[in-house]
Order: sequence, then C-alpha cells, then structure tokens
Amino acid sequence: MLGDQGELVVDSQPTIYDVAQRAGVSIATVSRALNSLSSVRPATRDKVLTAMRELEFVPNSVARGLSSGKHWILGLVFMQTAVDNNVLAVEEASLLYTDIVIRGAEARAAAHGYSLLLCGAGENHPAGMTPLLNLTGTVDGIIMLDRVMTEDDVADLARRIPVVLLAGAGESKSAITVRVDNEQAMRSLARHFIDVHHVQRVGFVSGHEGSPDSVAREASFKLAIEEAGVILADVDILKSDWTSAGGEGAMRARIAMDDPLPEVFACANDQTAVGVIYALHAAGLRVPEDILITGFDDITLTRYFKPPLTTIRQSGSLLGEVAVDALLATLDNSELARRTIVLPTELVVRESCGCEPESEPPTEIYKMTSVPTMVVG
Amino acid sequence: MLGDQGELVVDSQPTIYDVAQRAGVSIATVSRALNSLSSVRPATRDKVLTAMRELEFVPNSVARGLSSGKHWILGLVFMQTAVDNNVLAVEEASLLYTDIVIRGAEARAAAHGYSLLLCGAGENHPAGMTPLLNLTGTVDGIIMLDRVMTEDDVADLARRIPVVLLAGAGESKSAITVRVDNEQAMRSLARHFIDVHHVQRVGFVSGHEGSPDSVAREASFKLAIEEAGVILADVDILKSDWTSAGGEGAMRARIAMDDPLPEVFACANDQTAVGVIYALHAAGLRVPEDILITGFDDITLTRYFKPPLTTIRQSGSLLGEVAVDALLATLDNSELARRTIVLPTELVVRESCGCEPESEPPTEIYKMTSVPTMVVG
DNA sequence: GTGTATTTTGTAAGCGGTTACAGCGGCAAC
DNA sequence: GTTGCCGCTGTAACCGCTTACAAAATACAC
Repeated sequence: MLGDQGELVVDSQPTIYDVAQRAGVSIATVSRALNSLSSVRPATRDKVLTAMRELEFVPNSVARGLSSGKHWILGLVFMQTAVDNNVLAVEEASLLYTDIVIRGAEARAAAHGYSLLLCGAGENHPAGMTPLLNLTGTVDGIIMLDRVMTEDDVADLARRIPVVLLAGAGESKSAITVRVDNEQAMRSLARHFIDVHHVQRVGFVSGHEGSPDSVAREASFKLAIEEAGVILADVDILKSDWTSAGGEGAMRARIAMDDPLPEVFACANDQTAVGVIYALHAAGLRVPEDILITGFDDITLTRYFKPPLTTIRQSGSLLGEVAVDALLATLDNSELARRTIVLPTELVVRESCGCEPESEPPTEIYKMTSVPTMVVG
Repeated sequence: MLGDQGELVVDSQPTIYDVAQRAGVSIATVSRALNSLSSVRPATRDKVLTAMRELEFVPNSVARGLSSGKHWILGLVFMQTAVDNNVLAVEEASLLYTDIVIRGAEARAAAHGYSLLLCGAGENHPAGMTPLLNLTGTVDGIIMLDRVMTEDDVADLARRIPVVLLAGAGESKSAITVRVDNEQAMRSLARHFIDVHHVQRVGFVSGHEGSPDSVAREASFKLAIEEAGVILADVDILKSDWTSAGGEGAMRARIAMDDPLPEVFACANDQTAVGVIYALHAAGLRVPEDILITGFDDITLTRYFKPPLTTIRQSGSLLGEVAVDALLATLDNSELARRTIVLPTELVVRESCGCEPESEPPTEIYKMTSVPTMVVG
C-alpha cells in the first residue's frame, strides 16, 4: 500500500499466536482448526474461526512449508536465451510453444492447489546450477523444459528433489521423462511427402542448435527419408534457431547458394516455416506451387496463414499437464513412477504441402483424437 | 531420483548443523560464512566452506525466508481463462502478448536474483482471493497482469504486500500502476486513418469483455475518432476476446448483417486482426484494397503475414521489466514509489492499412525509439 | 459414584536458518 | 601485570507453523 508520500506501508500480519490469544485457546488448537486434521470440538473450532476472521488471519505458507516439508509449489525451469540490450531476443526466441506448455502446467498445477515457480536457465546464465539448487528447499518438485543441463547435472538435482524432464528423445535414468513422439511424427511426415507427393529430394530446417527436440526431429526425419531411398543432402539441412527470423535468414542464405532447391523443406517448428515461406516469397518462389513447406507444433496463428501450414500437431498444454501429473504422482507415490511417457502427435495436412484446401475452418474446436499417453519402460 | 523399482528416492539434505559439526564451529559461524556479513576469520571461513563443499550443502531458502523475511520471489498474477475439457482455451486465449510480458518480468527478476511465482486467477477461479492471499508469506511483492480483481480487493492485498498493477488505464490509490499509453496509441492510429487515408467511417474490434486494455483502447479510439467528426457506429464496434477465432467469428457475423462495412477496422490486438482478415478473405474481400485492418501489439509473427499488419508497437518485455523494476524499487525503498508509469507506444505502418510496402525486412532488430518511461502523478 | 476408554486440548520440541547479545582471547597502552 | 578495547565466535531466542506426547476433559460402563 502506498502512503500519502508514496512510501511503502505494509501492515504486519497476524499469526496463529494472535488468533490463539483472541480465541482463548492454544496455538496447537488453532493449527488443528486450520487444517481440520485431528478433532476439534465444534464450539472450539467456531471460536477459532471467528477469531481468524476478525483478525483477517492468513496462514504463512513459508512457515507451514518449513515445518511440514510441503510447499505446494512446483518449479518450472525453462531455457532463457540471451538477454542483453536486445529486447527482441526475449520477444521472439522460442516463444509460443514453450509458453503454451507453461500455461498447461500452470493450469494443471493450480487445479491441484500448486503454484508454479518460474526459473529461467540457459547457456548464458552465469550462476550455473546454483539458482536451481536453491529451489530445492522451496519447491516440491521440478519440471525441466527443454533439457537445460547435462544428464549428470540432472542426476545431481534429482538426488535432491523429484524431477520431470521434458525431453526431445530417449529417457533418463534419474528422472521421469515426458516427451512428444518426434519419431512417429517425422516418419508420418516423410511418408506423406513420399507416398502422396512423390518427392525425390527433401530438406530440413532445424531449431536451435543442440535443442533435444530439434535434434530428435532431424534425426528421425533423416532416418525415415533415407530408409525410403529419398535424398536428404547435407546442403539441404539448414541450421536455424526456432524463430521466424532464423528461418528466413537460413532460407535466404540457402537461396543465395544458387544450388537447386529440394522439392520440400520440413521445418522444426511453425515459426521457422513462416520465416522460410517469407524468404521464398521474397525470392519470387511460390508455396506450394514451386516448393513445399511444413511446420511442427500447429500453433494457432499459423492456421490463418496463406498458405495454411501443413504441420504436426502436438498439444503443448497437454504436455505441461502430463508433466505436472507425472510429478504429482511421484510426490504422492500413489503409483510407481512411470519413467517415460510419450505423447502422440498427428499430421495435419493443409495447403503448404501442396494438398487441397481443407474445408474445416480454423475456428473448429479441436480434440486430440488419439489416446493421450503411452508409457515406455 | 528413481530407484530400481521406479520408486522415489530423495536424499535428505544437510543443514547448517551438519556443516557446523563437520567444521567444528557453531551454526552462527556457518551462517556468517554463508552470508559474509560480519567478520569471520579467513581460516575459519575456509574450514566452513570446505565442510559445505564436502557435504554438498545448499542453504534452505524457505528457512532463510522465514527467519529473514526476505524470499527473493515475486508473485505474478495473470488472468487464466476457463480451463475445462477444452484444451484450446489454454492454447489460444490471450496468449503471446501476456507471455512476452511474463518473459520480460522473469528475465529482469532473475537479473536481480529473484524468481517468479506464477499464479493464474480469474473469473472462473472458484477459490477467489484465497490463493493470492496465501502468496503473502511466500513472495516479496506481487505483479498483477490485466486487472484480475476489483480496486477494493487490490487495496486489501496491497495492505499486506507491495503490489504493482499492469492496468489498461488510469491509476490506483493503493498500488503502483504500470501501463502502456493506450490513449496516445489510439489517437495516433485515428489520426493516421483520417489524415493519410481520409476515411469517413471506421470500426473497432474489441478484446475480451471488460479487459482494461480493451476498454481503454476502445474508449480512446472512439474519443479520437469522434473529435475528428468521423463516424464510429455502434454496429461497427464488434465484440471479440483477444483471439484470432474470436476476431474471425465477429467479422463473419458482421459481414452476415449485410450492412455496408466501414472503411477500416482497428482491432484491439494483432491476433484479432489476423482472424478478422481471414474472415474478410473468406468473404471475398481484399485487405487493404477493399477494407483496411490494423492490429495492436506488433507481435513478431504477424510481420510475416500477407498483408503485413499495420499495428501499434508496444514492448511487452519492457512492460514486464519495468513492472519488476518498480516493484523492486518499492521493496528497497530506494526512492519514493512512483505511483504511475506510462510506457510509450509507436505506430508501425505496414501494408494492411493501405500504405506502401516498407522496405525494412522483418528481421531487422528493433529498439524502442522513445524514452521508455514517463511518470505520471 | 468410581474406573476406564476416548476425545479434546495444551506443552514443547522441532523445521533450518538469522541475529542480538555475551564471552573469550589477544594486543596495545598504562 | 593490570586494564581496556577489539575482533571473532558461541549461546540462545526467534521467524510462524506442525505435531508427538502428555494432560485434561468428557463419555461410557459398571
């Protein structure tokens, strides 16, 4: 609250001691009335609750946490890319999809009475693991988006606190892993190119270097493509960084090489595809008439693009929700931890791959059709 | 960590008592060595630090917080729209912009050693203010995105803990207010329509009902337009909800009315504009040849749209950063609280309003040109 | 009414740190 | 050799709550 001089004025908060005194009982009784664990006589409870109301008492959750060991907070660690003077880095970098995951996680956590503690980490983070370790006493468990640390560091952390990893591929020895089925996704995309569009030569535009999802998508795509005997030349594997600007730059550079382009580029995410298409248009090439482009994620906005983007649908919010569920299940020990959970994806065919316009308007409400979880190991 | 049976295994953490014992000193000395506040003899400090390292000691931040009253956590409350079985609600609703603000806030908070505690709230939140009040003991201050509660409730909260409000307009008696200059923004947009495009009749597509930013933008636009003697008919004020789908639906409905359309629709945000343009295209209308459309926010993706969106640029990350700065300044009491901070906006003219294509490629790195803060009151 | 089982309530010891205050040893000044 | 001061360290209280254990109050059987 601001005082007349604009200075900070904050009332000191009543404690259970104040409540106990006012209600004429002991603090233990107040605590019991608060938590309705053991039995408190109705008349006593009423006295206590009245006192609480009169004092506008709010229990101090930190003290509670210290004493009970339960904090009702989950940590969510995500990759924070360089933040210097360049505002744009934050504005653009790997936005959208990560944020949807965060929203999903927050919603699910809130539904179970938990809050989410956000913690950016990443290459440029000078503090290293320290801020993460400090979470140890604050949160009940940690969700790690996009592997921000080595397996060893994860193991280190996991010895102190339950960890759920949102990884690109594989599984972890020390933590629960939740991921999307990149393999199946890229395989279905490759099959579509080959079976429906009969392509002979394909390209790929990656996400941020080293990002697990990007690595997994590239590897799976390559595998599926080469199994079918179609060409994926090194020159057609473009390095980008999950952003539209990155995609645009990569494609401009590729066009400038004056080497014939492949018939299709699969992009590691939708934003990249948008940038790639922009660069192609700028060079006078049409999509899909001259070259086919696909994305990954199926973010809402790109459904409104011209041409509407063919992409792989994955549910980011579901990913976040499942991660929270997995973490909470571990905390409750309600069941033995499922070590690896793989979520399905779905090929969404629109026009950017050269297929016919679909009649479905983009407003249609979508439900994931497949069973949402598949458990491995 | 997962055991052989997949069960949860978490080592118990060493405390300062363990460290003290191992180093052969008292816990007070350990605490001093940890905080390097008062003087500890170098030899003693070394003993302590060695013991810490050997035990892999990490201080428990909750205990620290309880004892010191300082938590190094800021709460960030945002509007969480209905989350039922419909995944889409999360995926689409008012995404993007809010998330950028959150990112900006997180980055700035992290730079000062703080973490961000996310807390969704909103109409459908059954618990009312309770979860927010519970933050009281956990966080050092609260940032509230998009007014989620009444002024009275804010005042209630602000008596307990410092609050920064990210509001659409005006200022608050009880809390610091940070907002964007919606008035100036809509005025410059109106002037552009009138002075450059000589429009006679305009329309507006709102954001979510009751949202402060939407209300402020509509009111400011209306004011500026009517001052100039241009027509803004009620039938041309469309209700939407910040989403592309909402914009599309609103415009479809408007077109179906078979009432002549105004020459231009200003949309409350970029996503809405994207949906509106989609609906117009679907009806065979061209933008900007047949009708002009503008957005608000200047989110990255829409720079890649056809036609590129004329919009109002505001820096979401800056908003988040400034909110954090304002909160921290209050906490430090380093200066008297500045009650209201208004951030500038900037009209970005692209093609959707009928202006010539700009040569600037969308990759260009952008810096806010104006002075970032303006203080009122 | 007494004796015992069963609630209900209070006392006090943590949870893991911070910090006021007192105690201790060493050194310079007398 | 005292005395006084100072820098370092230890003791113990406290932050606000939970909870084991004991004590008190009530219920029930006889």
